[in-house]
Amino acid sequence: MHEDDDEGLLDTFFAVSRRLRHRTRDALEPWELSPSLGRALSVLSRHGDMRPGALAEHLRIAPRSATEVVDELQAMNLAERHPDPTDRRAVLVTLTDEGVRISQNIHRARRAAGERFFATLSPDDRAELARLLRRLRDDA
Amino acid sequence: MHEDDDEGLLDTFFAVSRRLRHRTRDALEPWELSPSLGRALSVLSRHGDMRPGALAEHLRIAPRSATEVVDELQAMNLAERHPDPTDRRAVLVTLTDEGVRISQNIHRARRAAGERFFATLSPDDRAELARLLRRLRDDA
DNA sequence: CCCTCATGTTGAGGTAACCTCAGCATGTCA
DNA sequence: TGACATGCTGAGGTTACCTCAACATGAGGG
Repeated sequence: MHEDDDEGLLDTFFAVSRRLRHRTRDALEPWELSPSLGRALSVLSRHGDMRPGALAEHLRIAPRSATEVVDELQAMNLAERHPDPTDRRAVLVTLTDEGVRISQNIHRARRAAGERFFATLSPDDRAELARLLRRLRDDA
Repeated sequence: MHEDDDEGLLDTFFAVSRRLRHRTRDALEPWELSPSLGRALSVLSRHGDMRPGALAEHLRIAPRSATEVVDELQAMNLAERHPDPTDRRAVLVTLTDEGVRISQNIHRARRAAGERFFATLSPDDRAELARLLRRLRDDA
């Protein structure tokens, strides 16, 4: 039963994870952004202007793939490329005003979706869940 | 602070989820199977022989995509196609002996990875986590 | 100052895992 | 016996990645 519990835990965790992913995906649907662009936008908004290479690190993708992400953001007028004043090989990716605006809206929608999802639990249960998850996240 | 907690919960959850996904992916690496084939193998092993269409439903992919999954399993000698005796339009996908053997091994490895991951928590904490996750999974 | 090597970005081309649409064979039922 | 439904698959497309190599620029040693 010990093993059964752990296996159940694994599957239950993934089931919850899938539900949550669907909810937050729905949250950014109004802006017709793919999840991958949503993530990029959020990184840029949280960390400010950066080079494609740095964006790639944050997104954990190859540098070459960041080029494509930036291309798309640029095509949607959400970001721009500027020469990096400190290194003429490099490029700085900056959000446009529209990019900033949309990424704030997405942030809010995502937070709201999260709140709605976890609202099932009492405040105490949420605190407990947060504690357990932090342990699982931070442990070696 | 209320909202901050919920947002933190969301992000923490995804962070844990990513870690767990990596662990279980590593668990099926020894067999050089893609995650998608691993899932298919597991469905076939849990539910027995089925038509490609039914497999597609279980995997939540389009019927056409199940054809490809079955093609690959067949190419690796893990599954076979047989005519369905009850409907000559249909095909039954069955695991080969090797398919059964490998899917059992994967099941064990996955369970072990799950146990290792959640072993960070005390038995009480694991029970508590299971309770909270079930609520999140089952709630409307 | 130049030469070599490292770094940052991007073009070219590839892959995995999906998808839709159309076609064919077969089943069901009025 | 049509008329329509169902099951599978060929053809071809998409997304989000990848590697490899080219090209420009930077930085340090002789």
